[in-house]
Amino acid sequence: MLDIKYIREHKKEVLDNCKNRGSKADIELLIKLDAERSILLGKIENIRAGKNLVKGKPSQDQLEKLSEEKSTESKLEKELDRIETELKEIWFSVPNITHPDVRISDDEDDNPVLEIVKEPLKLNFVPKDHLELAKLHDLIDFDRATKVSGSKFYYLKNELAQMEFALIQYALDITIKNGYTPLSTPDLAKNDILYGLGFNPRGESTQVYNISGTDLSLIGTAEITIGGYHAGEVLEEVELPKKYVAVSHCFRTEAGSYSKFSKGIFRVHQFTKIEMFQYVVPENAEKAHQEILNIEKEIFSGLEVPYRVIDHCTADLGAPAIRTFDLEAWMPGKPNKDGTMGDWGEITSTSNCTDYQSRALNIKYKNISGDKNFVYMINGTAIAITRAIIAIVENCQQSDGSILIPKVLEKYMNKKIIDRSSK
RNA sequence: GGAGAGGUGCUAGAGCGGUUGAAUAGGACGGUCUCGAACACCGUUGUGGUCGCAAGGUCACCGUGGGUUCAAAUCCCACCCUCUCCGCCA
Repeated sequence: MLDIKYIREHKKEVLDNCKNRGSKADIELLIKLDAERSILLGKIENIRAGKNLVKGKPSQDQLEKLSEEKSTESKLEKELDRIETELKEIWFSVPNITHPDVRISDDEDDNPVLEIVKEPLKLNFVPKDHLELAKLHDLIDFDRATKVSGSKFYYLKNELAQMEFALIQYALDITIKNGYTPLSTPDLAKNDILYGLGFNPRGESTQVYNISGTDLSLIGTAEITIGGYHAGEVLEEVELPKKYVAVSHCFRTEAGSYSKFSKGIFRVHQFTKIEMFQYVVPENAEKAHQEILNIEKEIFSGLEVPYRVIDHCTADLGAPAIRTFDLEAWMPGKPNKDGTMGDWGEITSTSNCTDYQSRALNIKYKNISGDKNFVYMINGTAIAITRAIIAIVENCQQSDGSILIPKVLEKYMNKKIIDRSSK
């Protein structure tokens, strides 16, 4: 959430920002409600102050007066409650301000390409997509997953089942080397934590699975559990930055997102992800964001996958982020919108969320002189297993249909090639 | 899952309807003493909101959320968490 004081004092900026981001948050109403709330609160506090003046047992006269005041007070309190509920709903939906370097666009696909780190390979054969390759080598079982769990679930099998753990190890090795503390987190979290991080577990178009009869939801990303890790705490400035890398399962309802552009394991209800996260002082946020991006690049350069870096435009930016960079891998088997085969597909995403989440979760840091401020929070994908697997198998396939295992994974898998087709 | 105990400030720990934002002890900070330190002694020390240029005023907060009452840390209800024992299990 944004600072309400900031919204009050920078109405024009906030309005413009909402417009740029395609947010429908009703700022005018928000400000009106906020003013009403403040007046009402003043009235209630006055009544309370009056009541507090009476010490000890009141006389009969006072009793009558007090009881009268009580009924006014409770009436006002009810009104306040109503206003605050409405206020909060809008307040939580106001997006973070936007980094000045972000492209302003109302087209979700209008994301500037910052660099193409590795160009797509020129293949002298027609590449197969990951579904065909998986079938050829018995690497993914969709039919039985559908039987057991429903559509958009999958079993990874044989080398791909191994590759999941190889990728986890590989990502952990690199992030730990870079100073990140490894965590294996819960896969469920309280809805309050989800709200705090800017996810709405209840909304109509929610991407989140709720556990009925509880106030828990399955996490869509370990960002939830790492971001919630220090909720309500005051961190010492000298301890910052705090860097974590977490392994978790991620669950997404993916409501209404069937399409030929997301076939196979590109968009699924459950996948494993290794997520990086930093708690930093404000002045180091951009540096930390860049650092996470660099680690993502280190990871995917090692995996020998062609990829590029894009910078989200305003229309594509999530509410908590002021800026987001994605790595997009070249996926030779992914259909392109122009009808040809091969397209870029998102494999990682890193966001600078400043104090948008820490304000809601009440995470502060204290400097040496004792001043407290909200920490800035930066998140980024190390590896999302399913997406990484698509990029690897589709790019590492050979003309004979075999798949070369990236060198960096060989030691974790004890093999160099996937080739079950001839057997 | 069952039975019992309990959740109070940085910590330990009192309070169990009104003058308690909270005794007391410890810690931390400042001071006296000392060549310096320890000891001893004196003092200060929660968070958030709001009004105010400021001094200061004011409201809220004793696990969370409701309720009773003129008044709740104190009474009632629900939930959460911790500990001990039993059960069950990876």
